[in-house]
Amino acid sequence: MKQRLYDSRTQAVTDFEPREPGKVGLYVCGPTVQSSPHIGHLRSALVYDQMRRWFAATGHDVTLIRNVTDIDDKILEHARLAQEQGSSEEWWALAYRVEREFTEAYDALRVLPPVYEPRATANVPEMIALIETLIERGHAYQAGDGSASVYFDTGSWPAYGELTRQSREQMEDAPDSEPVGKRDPRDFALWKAHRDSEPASASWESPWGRGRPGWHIECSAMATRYLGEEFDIHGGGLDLRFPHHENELAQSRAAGHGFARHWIHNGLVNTGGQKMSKSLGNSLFAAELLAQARPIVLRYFLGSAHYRSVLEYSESSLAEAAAAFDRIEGFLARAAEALGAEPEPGELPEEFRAAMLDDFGVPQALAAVHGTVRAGNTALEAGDRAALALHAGETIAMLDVLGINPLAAEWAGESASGDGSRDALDALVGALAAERAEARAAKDFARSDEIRDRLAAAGIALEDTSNGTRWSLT
RNA sequence: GGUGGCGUGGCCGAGAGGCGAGGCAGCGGCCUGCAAAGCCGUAUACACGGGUUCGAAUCCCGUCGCCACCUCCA
Repeated sequence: MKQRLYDSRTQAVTDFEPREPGKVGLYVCGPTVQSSPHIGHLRSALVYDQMRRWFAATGHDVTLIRNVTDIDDKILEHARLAQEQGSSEEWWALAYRVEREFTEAYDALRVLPPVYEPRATANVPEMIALIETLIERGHAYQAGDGSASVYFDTGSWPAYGELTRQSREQMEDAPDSEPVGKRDPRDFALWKAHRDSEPASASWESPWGRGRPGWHIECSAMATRYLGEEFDIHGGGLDLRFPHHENELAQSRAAGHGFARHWIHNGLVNTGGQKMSKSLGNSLFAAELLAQARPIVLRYFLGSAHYRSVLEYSESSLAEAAAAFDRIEGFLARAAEALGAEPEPGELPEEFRAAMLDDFGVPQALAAVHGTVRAGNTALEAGDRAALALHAGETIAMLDVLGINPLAAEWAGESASGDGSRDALDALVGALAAERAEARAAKDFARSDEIRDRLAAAGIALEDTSNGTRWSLT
C-alpha cells in the first residue's frame, strides 16, 4: 500500500512517490520570529513532526528543512516600537530571543529539531542570485522610482495563481501603503530598498543597491539551496497559501526550477469559533499552555485532529484530551507492573498503518491505539500475559510514531516513573497502603477509608487490583 | 467581486453510497466491603429543502448559517 497525500495544488489525495526512493525532502515554512510562539505555531510544527516521524518509521530518510524568518517588516517594527519605549534591544537581538522561545516550545512538545533550520539572514547571497536569474529571464524588474527595490512581474508569468486557483484579473488590488515603483499592484517585492528610517544593520549590498530581501524569496532560495531545484513536499499553515506560497511557486518556476511536487497546508487553530492570530490579539501563547497542561497531553491534544481540519481549542477539549491520554498511560503503567518490565515496542497494527498511509489519518490511528488499549486491558483482566505483552508492545510502537509514548526516553522525567522523590513517595504511600490493607482484612472499613481519603486529599489515588493496591498521582 | 473550507449524537472528533471510528460525559450491568480503574452493554447523529439511486450523512441542485484567504500571519 502506497502513501497517500493530499496536494493543495491539485486539491486531491494522490499517491506520494518520493523523487528518490527511500528519501523525502520536506520544506516547511517556519515562523517569522517577531513575537512569542502561540498554539497555532505549535500545531503546525507538530503536524510536520508527525509526518516526519511516520516517514522515518516507514523507512524513509527524511530531510526536513524548516526556516526561520529573522528579517522582516514586523521584526524591525517591533524592535523600533520597543526602542521608543526605552528598550536597547536591536532587531537582530529581538529576532534571536524570539527564535529561542520557539525552540524551547518545540522542545517542550518533543518536536524533533529539523535536519537543518536555515535563517533568512544567512542566505542573502542565494536570494540575490535567484533574483538575478529572474531579471535575466524577464520575470522581474527594478523599481520604476529609481530605488533599489526589485519586483516580480506577475503579468509575465501566465501560471500565476495556479496554486490557489485564482485568476490575476479577479484579485483585489493590494493597497500598498506607499507607491513604490511597481508596474502592477499585484507584483510583489523580491528585494526591498533600504530606507533611512531603518537600521543600517538591516540592509545588504546588492547589484541594485542596499536593501533587504522580500518575504517570499527567502523560502525559494533556502528550499532550493538545501533540497534542490525540485523536491518532494512543501508545507506550511493554511494562511500561507496566498500570497506566500503562490509567490514562492511563481518565482521558483519562473526561475526554471521544478520546485515542490506536493503542497500541503495544515489547518489553523480556532478559539471561540474564530481564527487565532497576532493581528486579532486573541492568541494563546505556548508558555501559558505549557504551564496549564502536561506537555505530552498538549501534544496529544494538538495532534488529535486531522492535520487539515480546524482545531477548536477550549479548556474542556484540552481536559478531554487529558482524560483520553490518561487511559492510555494508565494501561501502560499497569501493563508494565503486570509484566514486570516496561514493554518492548512491537509491530504496528495494520489498522494503524492503513490510517497513517491514508493522508496521515491520525484520528483513525488514535482509534487503533484505543482499540489496542482496550484489548490490552481485557488481556490484563484475563491474566493473559502473552496477549498483554503483544498489545502493550503494539501500543508503544504506535505511540512512538506519534511522539506520545510516555515511557520513551524522549519523555524521561515526564512519565509517571522517574526521579528519587517518586521512590520516597512510594515508600510512604506503600506503608499507608499496607496499613489500609490490614484494616480491610480486619473489616475496619472506617479506618481503611480514612487512609484512602487522606491520600486522595493529598492528590494520590489508590486502586485495588488483583495484584494488590497501586497508586498514582491525580 | 474572486478562491477555498465547514455545518455529524450532550461535548470533542473521524468517515464519505449499503455492517452507526474513537475519546469524554451519561445510563445499566460485572468486579469491589464501598470506591477507583477496567470490562460488557447502551444513541431513531449527520444544517435545511429538493433530486439521482434498490439504497445518501456520503453524489447532484438549491437555501440558510459559520469560517478562512485575496493585506503581515502557522
